[in-house]
Amino acid sequence: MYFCVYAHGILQMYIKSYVKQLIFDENNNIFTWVINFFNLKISDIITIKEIAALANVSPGTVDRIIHNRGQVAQENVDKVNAIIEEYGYKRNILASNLALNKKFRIAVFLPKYENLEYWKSQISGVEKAAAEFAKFGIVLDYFFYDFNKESFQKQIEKVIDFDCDGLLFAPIFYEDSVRFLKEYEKKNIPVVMIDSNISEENGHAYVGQDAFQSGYLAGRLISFAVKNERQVLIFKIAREIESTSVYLQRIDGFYSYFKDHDELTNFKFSEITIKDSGIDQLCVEMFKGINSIFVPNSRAYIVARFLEKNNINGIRIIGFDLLNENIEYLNKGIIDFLINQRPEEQGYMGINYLYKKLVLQEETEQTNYIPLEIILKENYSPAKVR
Amino acid sequence: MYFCVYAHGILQMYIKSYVKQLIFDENNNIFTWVINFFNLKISDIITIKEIAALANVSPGTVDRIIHNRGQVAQENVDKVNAIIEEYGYKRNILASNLALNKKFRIAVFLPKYENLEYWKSQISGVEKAAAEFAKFGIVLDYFFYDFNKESFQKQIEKVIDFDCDGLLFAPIFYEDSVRFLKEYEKKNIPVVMIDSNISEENGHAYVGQDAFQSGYLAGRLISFAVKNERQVLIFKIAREIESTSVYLQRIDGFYSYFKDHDELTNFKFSEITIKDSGIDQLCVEMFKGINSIFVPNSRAYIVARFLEKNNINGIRIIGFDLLNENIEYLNKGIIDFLINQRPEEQGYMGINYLYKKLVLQEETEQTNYIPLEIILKENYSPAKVR
DNA sequence: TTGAAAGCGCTAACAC
DNA sequence: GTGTTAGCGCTTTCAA
Repeated sequence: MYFCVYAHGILQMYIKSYVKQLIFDENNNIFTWVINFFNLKISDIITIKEIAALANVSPGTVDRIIHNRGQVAQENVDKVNAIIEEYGYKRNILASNLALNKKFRIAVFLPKYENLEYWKSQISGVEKAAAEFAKFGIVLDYFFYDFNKESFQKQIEKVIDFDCDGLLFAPIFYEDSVRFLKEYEKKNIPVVMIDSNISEENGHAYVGQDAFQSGYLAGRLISFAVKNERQVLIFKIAREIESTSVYLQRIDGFYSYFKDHDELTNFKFSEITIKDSGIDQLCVEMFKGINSIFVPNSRAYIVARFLEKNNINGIRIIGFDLLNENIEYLNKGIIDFLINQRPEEQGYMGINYLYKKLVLQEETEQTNYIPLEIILKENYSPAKVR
Repeated sequence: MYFCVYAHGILQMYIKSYVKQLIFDENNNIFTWVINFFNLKISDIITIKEIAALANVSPGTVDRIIHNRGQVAQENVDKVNAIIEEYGYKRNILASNLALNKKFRIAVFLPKYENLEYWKSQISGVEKAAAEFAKFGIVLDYFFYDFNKESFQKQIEKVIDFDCDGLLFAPIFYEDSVRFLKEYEKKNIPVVMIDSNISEENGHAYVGQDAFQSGYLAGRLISFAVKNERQVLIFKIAREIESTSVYLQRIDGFYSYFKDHDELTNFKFSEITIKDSGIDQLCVEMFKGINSIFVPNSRAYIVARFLEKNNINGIRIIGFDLLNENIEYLNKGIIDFLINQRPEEQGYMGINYLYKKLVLQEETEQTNYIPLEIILKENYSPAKVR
């Protein structure tokens, strides 16, 4: 509790001894009167003007010191820093941003969201945050790419050329993303990645799930409360060009669960991979003898639809993401579990991170793991963004 | 996009036609120069001063109209409101709060958290929010009560006498809480309830779970993937004086799940109730023939501990809340599921609601249902507050 | 190297 | 009823 007094000597001591009452008793008592009369000030934090008064310099000098603008006598630097330290000065961000009267531009570099429910959700989280933080000067500029490398590479140019204060970025294509980030680091601008991470040690922030762990959890859900022999199928339905590593990490985690639990000897595994474009390759034989299916991306509904059409029952399916079609089969009881990645929250938290960094200039957690949310029919409710 | 111009005629038209370039090209081009020379202003939102100029009144008058302070000619009210409407005026909350230079006091009225892990988490969420919003003038005053009616009633007096701008409140004791809220409504101050809700129609905000639905989900988890006969035990370990209805709602939801699924004919139910103080009443006979146990509050660990000590295996347990002791038995595989209420998030969101209401004067969702989070050993990670 | 002062947009006290 | 003005705390320009 900081008590700033312009009064001196006995009056100062007198007032100081009553600070507690003054704080807890806001009625117009004698002390409040004294405060007002002498134009004293009770506040949690000291202001630049007060620091200036205490250090016998002008507010301008204090400001120069705070912002390391130089051109100040070392003597004053030390004096002011000591006061800042002692009184625990905190800059008033309301006043600061008001005076700065500045817009903070954020480049949002994501896949085009039309027809991609998951990315639509990400964007709605981003937009929610944009609306909320617009009053603090946050402005967004979007750079969308089609879900292929060529489009991605083309947009990279534009993003690099664009002048801004922060970047929100989904590194879908691994190698290109690594190169892009390397290049982008020259700008020395805060970057936050969503959906998938590039590496832990590049100093950039990440909002999203731990892909390995989500696969691990899927393993547990598949194994859950089953005593008899199980034939498990890992069903990969991938895009034409798929460089993203997320689903590989999930499969990795999935197998690891069974490796870690060698008491689960009754599980046998097989894998099938088909291209997104070749859904008609599905056939009944694929599911002969299968008890459980793990779909390591959002396309569980494709498997579910096929099983439904062909009247194949009793297979446990687990997948990712609350796409409408996935929910449909969850509600029908054909898909058993979905792991939700909370895309709206990811988008929101990504922008929120940059807001904290740019506007509040706060230090924030670098990695924000979105919880692995297990969704069943009974705990599904349509996503809300905060 | 609003473009405020003090210039007129041909110059105005000229500038207007170039607004787009001005926005996207921040280099010092001729148009920027024009803007500066005539002291024009490009901004998303009009200011009070500008409104005043457009309406031929003073800023003071505009302010009076915006705040409904009265004492303004109807003619001006209409004129100004029309301009506000047309240009989509939004008050600058940075400037507003800076000028107000006001503290927003929030009374936090919760159970004493010592020895109550769940409430400790709630408080840490509250404190997280307090730290974050302090810079906007949010100040908290705590009113804690012991977990009994007498203490609760005594604190009610203090809370009612306390002058503040908002209230965060956990209505543990139903009847007293209803009476208290009725009384408190006279103050006409925003109130947010956490943990448990009083009623949907009192206009107060709520942050917490849907207790009924959480029981319903527990039903599903108990029933999951089990074909054979099941004997289900609902184990209630209650406090000496327990007026809270949350666990009753959960039991309600639990039974409802089985009512809604009459195909589940192989489930039989029984109930046991013991007082918190009489844990030594537990005996092996209670668990004869039992396959599954539902503990509708945070005390699953008590059952788990007993089963472990007495070497009773193969019983599925489901409970609530990530207390350390619950987690211990979750990790040991004795507790199968825990439903997490995310207490930190509740505390945080409660304060966040009041911040939005008081500081930002934003309309916010009245009810914020915390997701029913299913926790297994594999997706447990220690709680983080945002 | 430093101080003075204007201004960010809004509020509220005061004068007319 | 209405306009004027002095802040709120910080930034930044300009002059010294």
